[in-house]
Amino acid sequence: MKYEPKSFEKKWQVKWEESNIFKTEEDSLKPKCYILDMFPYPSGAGLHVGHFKGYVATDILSRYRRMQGFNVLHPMGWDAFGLPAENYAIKTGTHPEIVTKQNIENIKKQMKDAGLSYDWSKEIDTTDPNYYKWTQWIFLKMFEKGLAYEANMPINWCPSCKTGLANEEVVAGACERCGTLVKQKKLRQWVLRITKYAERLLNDLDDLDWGAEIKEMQKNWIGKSEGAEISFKIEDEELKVFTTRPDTLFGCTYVVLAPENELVLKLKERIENKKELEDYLEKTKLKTERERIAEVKEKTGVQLLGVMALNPANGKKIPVFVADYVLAHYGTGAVMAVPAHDERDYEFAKGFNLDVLEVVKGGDILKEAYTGEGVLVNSGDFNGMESSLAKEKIVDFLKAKKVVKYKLRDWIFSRQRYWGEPIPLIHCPKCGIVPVSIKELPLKLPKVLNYEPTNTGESPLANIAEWINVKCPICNEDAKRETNTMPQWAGSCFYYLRFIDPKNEKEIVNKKDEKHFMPVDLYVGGAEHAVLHLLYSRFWHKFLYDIGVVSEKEPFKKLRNVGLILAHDGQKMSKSKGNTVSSEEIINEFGVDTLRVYEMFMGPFFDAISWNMQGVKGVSRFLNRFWNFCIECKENKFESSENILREENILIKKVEEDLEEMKFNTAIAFFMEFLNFVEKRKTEVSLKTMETVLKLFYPFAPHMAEELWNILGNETFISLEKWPAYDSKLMIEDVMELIVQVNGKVRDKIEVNANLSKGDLEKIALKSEKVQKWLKEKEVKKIIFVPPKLINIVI
RNA sequence: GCCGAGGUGGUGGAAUUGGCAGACACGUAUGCCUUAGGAGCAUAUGCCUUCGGGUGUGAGGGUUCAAAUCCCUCCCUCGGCACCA
Repeated sequence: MKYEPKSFEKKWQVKWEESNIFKTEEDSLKPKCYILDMFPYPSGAGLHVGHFKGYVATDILSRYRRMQGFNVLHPMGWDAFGLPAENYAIKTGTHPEIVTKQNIENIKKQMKDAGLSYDWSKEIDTTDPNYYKWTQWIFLKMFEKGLAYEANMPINWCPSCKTGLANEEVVAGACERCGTLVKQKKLRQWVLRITKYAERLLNDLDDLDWGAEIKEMQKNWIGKSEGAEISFKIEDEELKVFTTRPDTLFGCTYVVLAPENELVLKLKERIENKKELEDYLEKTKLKTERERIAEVKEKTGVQLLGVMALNPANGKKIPVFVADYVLAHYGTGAVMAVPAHDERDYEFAKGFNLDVLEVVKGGDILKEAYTGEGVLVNSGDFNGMESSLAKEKIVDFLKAKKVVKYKLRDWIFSRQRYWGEPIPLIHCPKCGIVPVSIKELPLKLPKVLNYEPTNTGESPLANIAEWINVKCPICNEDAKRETNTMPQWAGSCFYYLRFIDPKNEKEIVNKKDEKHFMPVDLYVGGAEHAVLHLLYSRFWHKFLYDIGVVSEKEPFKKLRNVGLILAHDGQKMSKSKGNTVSSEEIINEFGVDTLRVYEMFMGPFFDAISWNMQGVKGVSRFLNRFWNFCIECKENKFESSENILREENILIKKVEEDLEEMKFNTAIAFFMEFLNFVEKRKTEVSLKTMETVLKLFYPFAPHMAEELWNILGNETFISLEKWPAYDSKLMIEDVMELIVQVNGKVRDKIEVNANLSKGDLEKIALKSEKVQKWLKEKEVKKIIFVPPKLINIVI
């Protein structure tokens, strides 16, 4: 009987589905385990082999946990709002809903063909009104609590996607989606007050079992700085600056305002060089974010002639500048410049020939700015003090305020596009902004004729009079609906909750099941969402915690990032490059189990590794050998020897340990080693041993395992078998190899009885001919014994 | 520039509580089988070698009986952030 995966893989997929064996149990007494994949955007291109890597890993772990007796929740759904479907609609006139449905069907089939053990009864789709009713509900709750606010401000605008973007969606000055350079555009916006949660989003990272890279990225993104707010007098006006180095205040030889700082306008009227200032302001306004970044090396600015600021530490008069190296949106939009101890101020001061006054010892300020700590000089009463202490003392002396600042900015939440959740608000000329009544949710996305975004910064919804024009829910006068939609990230902020209770019409999730299944025990997906989805969903979750909807502070207890599968050429796989490998192709030629085992064997799960067709063949060869060996075992009916039982128990232990750490590659290597070992000792392997190994291998190659289990004479599903337990007593060796080193170098390996004492082993080691050769005429200084089997003779 | 991850054969990688470096696989070579092989099986495979051995985990130094693993200095690759005061 040959290994022909095509002849049975589909059969088992159908049987699994018919028997509902992957369905999460309701009101189960078993311990729960929630294993979640980042749900995909149902793109028209479908899935290629790279997409499966993470899904296979969570599938393996889900099957493993089920065998261990857990009630596993392992669902799948669709993050289906977004631009590709909408752009396709613009091109073809097909409604995004229709395209989305088709794409979902296609990808779902691909997933089913891959034998992934999802509980499909839990399936969700973020574009389903029954789903986005809850997205809108959460938004209204945020609105109610003052966390959603309207603002008219310059934001990042993608000229290609014709929509505003969140800060997190701008990568190196370009749109995260399409790579077009972003422009600044002043727009009326809905903004979510994520900054209110900055401190909690930062602190709660500590308790999460996430990879170091993602935690660091979030930390840096939130960007907490502790410092002080210090007041300077500029004539009769007050200028507030934020600094993390109040200890350097005596070294402040000028102050700088951002061009956008309000005080600039106030001072403009009384300075001598008004024209020069106006030219500069005009020039900076025209610069894009990108140009500002490119000009980091050359710092420009204008001194406000005729006004001076007062350094509050020593009462000295210092010049005032406007320069675009100071950012308007951070701190107070102004800085106290300490050229001796800040690189940027140093550069600016050099360019404008300003005083550089050393106040902290430790560097050579003739060469460069010294940004480290040290002892204060030129600082009046504070001379001789350590800067760490001076920070406190100078703040006290000024009676200034200690403050904390974050780089994190509020979340620009509205999009000027069609295919997203409508924001459920109404603009009433009398009553202002009025929320749609919760009873009216979902506020459905209306049908439009034209999906094309406008250039005016309004969504296509603005053109549908019958939808826009409503009566105000409060005063019943004529009013208009909000026409912006929500960003793509909205629907994924809480989907993990909806999986628990997808059909509930009364609440997002019922309390009992939420308590039972949350938090997610393992969350697997790509690292590209580090500061997008993963930050946004933590924010929403904390909000839901505050209003009592959820009982845990954090949604994802453990997060692991799947490493990319690169194309053969080391490039990222993409349809446009034409270097993708289709999963259908691999499944057709080698079977699903080969695809699964190969993807897990390629290398460490978390690393990016190139696809290699030779490697696929190697795995296919191994599965063939495994199959053949199993069939032979059935025919032969031997009893397992002690040696085999030992290897069997060691295998159980090793596979279990590696699965816990997601070290799939080494787990599979152990199976290969085991097979290499037993193939030489065929007559010592029992059917029982083989069945145990089959259970261990089942999560990796479930189709093959089911088929072999059946061939070995079992009527039941191997899927429903218990995970084997190992017996440490059976793992003890009676013979071992003694390693003998001389001065740390291996000189002999001797087969010895494992029960010998240290003294006996030393005698054997010294007697060895090979070792004797090295000991000739030398004095043995010391013998070091490292249990259980290494001896180092020092001469 | 700052932060993070990493650097091991021809290749993917194993070994991280300091204790046999190179598991497992790919590739390659030789042989067997075959009408044939992009099939299967067997053996070998870090490098150098005068066949005694020497040497070897990015480079250099240190600690130790013993270092891929710990410490110091430096280099390189990848990812993120990027005038955040």
